[in-house]
Amino acid sequence: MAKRQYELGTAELQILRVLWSAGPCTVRDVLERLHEQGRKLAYTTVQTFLTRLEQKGFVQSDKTGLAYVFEATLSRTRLRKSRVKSLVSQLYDGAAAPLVLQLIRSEQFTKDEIQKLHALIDELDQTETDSDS
Amino acid sequence: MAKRQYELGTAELQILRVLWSAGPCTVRDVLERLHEQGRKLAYTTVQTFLTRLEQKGFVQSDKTGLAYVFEATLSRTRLRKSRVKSLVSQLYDGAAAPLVLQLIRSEQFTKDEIQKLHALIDELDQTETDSDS
DNA sequence: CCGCTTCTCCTACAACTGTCGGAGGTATCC
DNA sequence: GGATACCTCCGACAGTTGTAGGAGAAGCGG
Repeated sequence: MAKRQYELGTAELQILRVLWSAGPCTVRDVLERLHEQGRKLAYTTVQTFLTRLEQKGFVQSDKTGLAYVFEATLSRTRLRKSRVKSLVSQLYDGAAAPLVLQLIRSEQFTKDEIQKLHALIDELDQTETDSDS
Repeated sequence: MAKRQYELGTAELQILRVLWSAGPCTVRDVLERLHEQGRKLAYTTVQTFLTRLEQKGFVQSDKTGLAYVFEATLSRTRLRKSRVKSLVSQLYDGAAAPLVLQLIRSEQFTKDEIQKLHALIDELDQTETDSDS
């Protein structure tokens, strides 16, 4: 009885990312994308990852033509949420605000992004004030 | 030639977190903290983690009294930065703004936090406008 | 001094992850 | 129809992580 909870390794995540950006892929498609990115892996390595991802329930496959076509079932949005949640709980004591502050302080944003942020914050401010009175 | 880059497992991170919150600790200190948190581990398990963390360079130990005292050398701030960086690069294509937006949209903040955010954004807005003109 | 508690050191082991090779099927191209 | 090119399936292996037990040193209460 050691580990039981399936996680995503970084290499597996890289495969998933290909599926997100390229849509349904065969093993070879994924392999080629990875090669384009400078990531050299053997064909069977990619195949292993895809199989394991399927076992973990993060992708699904269909054999319509000659080869299996794999597609992500775990969406990037879902993974984002889950990763952010565990980041916040593990390193920020569950409080998201310090993370937001850190991000804003340390990252460069474009004017557009700042605009959006501004709008959002104003909105927050508004609702908060409302609900408070 | 498989993996080479040392990472922090979640269990190891939990140990580190104890060190951050409690300061320098012996194996037993850590064990007790974990027990208080409802985390049941054997004494030697904790010891193994501490040893491994030391090998990875994330903690250091001194034997001043009877037992070794372990102290984190990796700060929470540093780890936060590194984790956030890899989160952003792996799941947000390197752009922090969408993460900020996501956080703001999905999290509840206190008035104080909103205040701070507001101030910060205003500041950003300012500098951005300045440097732009 | 003797046993009990506590520490350290070493070893172990199962599950998970990264990485691949070989065996064997099928389609394809002269 | 045999060589060529792919594809799938299965097994393998080393390194990492989670978890712990046993052997042996060292201090403490009686």
